[in-house]
Amino acid sequence: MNNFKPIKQIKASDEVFNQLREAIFSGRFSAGDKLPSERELIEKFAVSRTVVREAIKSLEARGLVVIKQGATGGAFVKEMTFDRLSSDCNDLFFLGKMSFNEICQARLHIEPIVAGLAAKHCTPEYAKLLLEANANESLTLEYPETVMLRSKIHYLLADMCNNRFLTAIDKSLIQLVGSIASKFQPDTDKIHPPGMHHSIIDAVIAGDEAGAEQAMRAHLLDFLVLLDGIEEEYRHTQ
Amino acid sequence: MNNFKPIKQIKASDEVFNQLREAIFSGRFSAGDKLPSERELIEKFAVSRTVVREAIKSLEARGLVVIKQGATGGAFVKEMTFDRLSSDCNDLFFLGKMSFNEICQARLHIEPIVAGLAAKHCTPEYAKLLLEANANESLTLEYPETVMLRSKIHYLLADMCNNRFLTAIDKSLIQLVGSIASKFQPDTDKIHPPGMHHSIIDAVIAGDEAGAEQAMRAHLLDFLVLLDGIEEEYRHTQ
DNA sequence: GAAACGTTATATGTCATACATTTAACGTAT
DNA sequence: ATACGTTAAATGTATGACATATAACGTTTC
Repeated sequence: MNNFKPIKQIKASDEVFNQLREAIFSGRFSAGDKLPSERELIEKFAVSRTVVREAIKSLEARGLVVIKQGATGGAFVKEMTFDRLSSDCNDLFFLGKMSFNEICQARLHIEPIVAGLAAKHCTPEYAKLLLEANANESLTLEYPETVMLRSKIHYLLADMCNNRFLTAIDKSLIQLVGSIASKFQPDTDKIHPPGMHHSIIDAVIAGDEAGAEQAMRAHLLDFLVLLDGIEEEYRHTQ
Repeated sequence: MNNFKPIKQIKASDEVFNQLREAIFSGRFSAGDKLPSERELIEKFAVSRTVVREAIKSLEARGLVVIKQGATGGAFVKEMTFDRLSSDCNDLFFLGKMSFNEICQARLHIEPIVAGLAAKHCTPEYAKLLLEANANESLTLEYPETVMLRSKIHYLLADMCNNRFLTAIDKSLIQLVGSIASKFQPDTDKIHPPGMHHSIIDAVIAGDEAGAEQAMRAHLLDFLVLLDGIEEEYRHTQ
């Protein structure tokens, strides 16, 4: 007699949300497509406008659609990017769920792998971009431009690793360290003098997987050690 | 004369959303706390109930609060977990932004590192849990219980690595492979016979970092090779 | 003809009100 | 003390009205 399952009183707005979400996931609506207008959804789901609107709002908050007003407006399926992962990582850090140290350690483990993969997949085009970025590092600008220039190489390598998941989390980590550095604003030339990336780039362009890994690890140890203690200072000053 | 900035017509509901979000991030409301009721928020923000509700709905969709109905109901600040990253990874996969192969490759690179760290930080308590989980693997149940049992060890190791970021992404990957396997439902005893984890566990408990890395890498190569081709079949059958 | 301007149509955004539903807590009768 | 009904406080849904944003179309004006 105890086999009865609880009757889950699912909220109408959640049900609409789920159905729309599934429709998107199934490919019935793909990036750029417009979902039916509120009026149409009201008819098809036979619910009130309140319900439809809350469902669409949820889709928007989840990053699945963007809502545009006006005559040609509506809810358009968003091109899903990996930015969400980055923004979530930001949230987690600022909610104190990750320490700066953990982020640095994670970079220390992941980025050498990425550098190795980048060496494996290096093309002449990427080699050119790497050399360009390296040349630009000597410029010293204001925050946050400096941070951007100095981390450009890291972003490039992330793009080169040929694995979108690794690209995404690596970029998240780089961006997070960068944004913290921007707030803290240490003397960039001290903690990250230009030219630190030479050996990495050489190995990557040469296609030397192990060498790239090694060089990246050494670089991060240099760099991150210098940043040690930055978190406490940051958490104090904010 | 061209210095005028565009006047961004921010939507009221977004504004409320942002203020509540900031309040949570700043710690004014922490996990478990109840946000003011709709009635109170209406007064404080001087907006309609529609606006307040849509803002709260967005918070819920973003995973920042859970909404409970009833007399003692309301919007309660959620303990921010790393589940968000997992759910994002799910979205990305199902939207075709990541291939199964990429996920497997990422696991192949990350999990050995995690195993190594687990070996470094292994405690007697964790050792006990590992042995228990290992003993339970021989049971064969239905999907998705079997998958849960067979991946238990992996989850444990993820918890042991002492780096919440790595824990999170590792679990995301494990969970993703698991959920895909659950849909595809191959013969578990074939692709993942019990006992595959012995050498890993031995190395971890012995505190042998390099050995654990090595063993995990070998295990994943065995396991993931067997899963090769699963994605195409999956993408066909659904 | 084309640029400027007003009009219109079609979306979404907001407000207000009423009622439904869920849920805990309290009181009361058995 | 248990069972039951009542009440109160919250969220959930429905509906109608109006506000606003935006593109497209027409119309005037030069």
